[in-house]
Amino acid sequence: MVSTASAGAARLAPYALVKQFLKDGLAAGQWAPGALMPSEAELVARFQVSRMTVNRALRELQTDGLVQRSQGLGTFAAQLDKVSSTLTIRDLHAEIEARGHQHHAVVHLQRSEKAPAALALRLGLATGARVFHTLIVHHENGLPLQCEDRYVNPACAPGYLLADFTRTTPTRVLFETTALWRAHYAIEAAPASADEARLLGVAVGEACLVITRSTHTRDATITLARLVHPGQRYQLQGDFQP
Amino acid sequence: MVSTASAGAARLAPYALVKQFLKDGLAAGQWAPGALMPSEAELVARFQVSRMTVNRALRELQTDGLVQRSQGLGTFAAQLDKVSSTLTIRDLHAEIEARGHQHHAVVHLQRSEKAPAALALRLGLATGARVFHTLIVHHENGLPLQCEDRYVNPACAPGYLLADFTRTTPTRVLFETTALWRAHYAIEAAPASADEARLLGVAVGEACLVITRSTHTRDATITLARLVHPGQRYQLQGDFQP
DNA sequence: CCATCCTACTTGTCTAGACAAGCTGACGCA
DNA sequence: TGCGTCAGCTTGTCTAGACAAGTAGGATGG
Repeated sequence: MVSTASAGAARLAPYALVKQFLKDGLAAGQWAPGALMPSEAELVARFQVSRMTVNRALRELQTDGLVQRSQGLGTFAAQLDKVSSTLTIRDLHAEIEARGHQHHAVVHLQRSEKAPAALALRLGLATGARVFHTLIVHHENGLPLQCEDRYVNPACAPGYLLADFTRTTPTRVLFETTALWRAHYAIEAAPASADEARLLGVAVGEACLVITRSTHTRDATITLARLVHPGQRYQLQGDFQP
Repeated sequence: MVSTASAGAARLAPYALVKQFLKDGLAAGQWAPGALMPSEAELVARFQVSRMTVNRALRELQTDGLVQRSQGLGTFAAQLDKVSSTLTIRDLHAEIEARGHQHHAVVHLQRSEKAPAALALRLGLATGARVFHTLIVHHENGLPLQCEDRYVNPACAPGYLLADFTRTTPTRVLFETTALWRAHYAIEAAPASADEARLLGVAVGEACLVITRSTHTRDATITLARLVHPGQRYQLQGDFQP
């Protein structure tokens, strides 16, 4: 690495230096949204580095959503009126263990069923085809935190029903078997149904955070999952930091 | 651009070609999570391109979260047991208009108040300092969709109270005044309070999706917002596609 | 007046080589 | 046996130059 000889602190690599300079300027409002920013050539002259170095800084700012670039025109400060952030929906088991808490799962259902029409359609199977169905409640330190109702396409994970879900998790089993290609999720609030309330130990109708997730391979739907969390016990959090 | 002479389709740039090759391999399960992937030198030899080109492909796969790299060790297929996706929390006004629907806002409160201790602390102000407070209900095609309860640091947006929030939105006003530096959000489900229920036209205690968001400049907190949505009327959705 | 060409500027990408720095395992020495 | 050294792998980064391609505006010709 180039030794930007500096006394005490964290010597940044040249590309990171350029990036920081631009980020600082943007944070200070030096370039209003939509305004033309310095060209690569200008930055090359100012920082005395090669164009590839400046290009990398700008390209990364672009993927961060902080600037927009277009060939022939230039680099422009982006509109930041939308706050976007990477939301990671992790395996609950891993999340609980990362917090240093104890996780245990209670398996209420683990069997093969005949798929009704609507479900078969969503899984891309024929009506009446067999699907795997699990219903598992995950606890954190003994407190029910998530009710996981999941349907699995047998073609994608033939051995799914053989797993011991008190020791591993459906997500993990599925990822070992099948390569993920595409996923979709929706987050909403819904009242707890009678069954969900019983499993989670809350009142019927209590506000719950519901995540519906479907994952697909290139061609087929692997699984549909409905994850229900008692409202006040679970939060999705995120940060946004340019 | 290098003209990868190809008959019909979308000639990919060499770096994109390498990237696609690796992505396809990952999707096909050719490298299990944690497995060692080809080194830069191997890919250079296989694709007959320079190392910078291969390096760019790998670096982008890393920022996409598909591989993990470490100096001295190599490149490894990432654990994809966490589905992550960029969640964009947009201005509701823009979101509604993007759907081609009609938006209108009802302003229930727009004034300066003395901040109680807890609020002042969260905004980084002295207890009893004045803060701006707005309470606005946003409607989509006449149906209440969001109750926006917002406190603003006067130092960051002195003219905030002068805006006409039936014609613009708080987010827009704030972004024009102040450069964003950092934001934090939390998503949870909560029952509607009596006030919220009245404003949103739902029953008290009905499940609502609540987004709590705070945005900051480098030094100060700009605003705290609590966005309450009637549960079944509003969803956050996202996609994940490597 | 209008269409066309040309030029200057912009970003997009690739190359071949270089040095730095982290990790691992083999080798030699006490 | 135990320990330090070093070679050989890996990624991380920078350079100087090159060509391609998109855009805008001015000059030119009809």
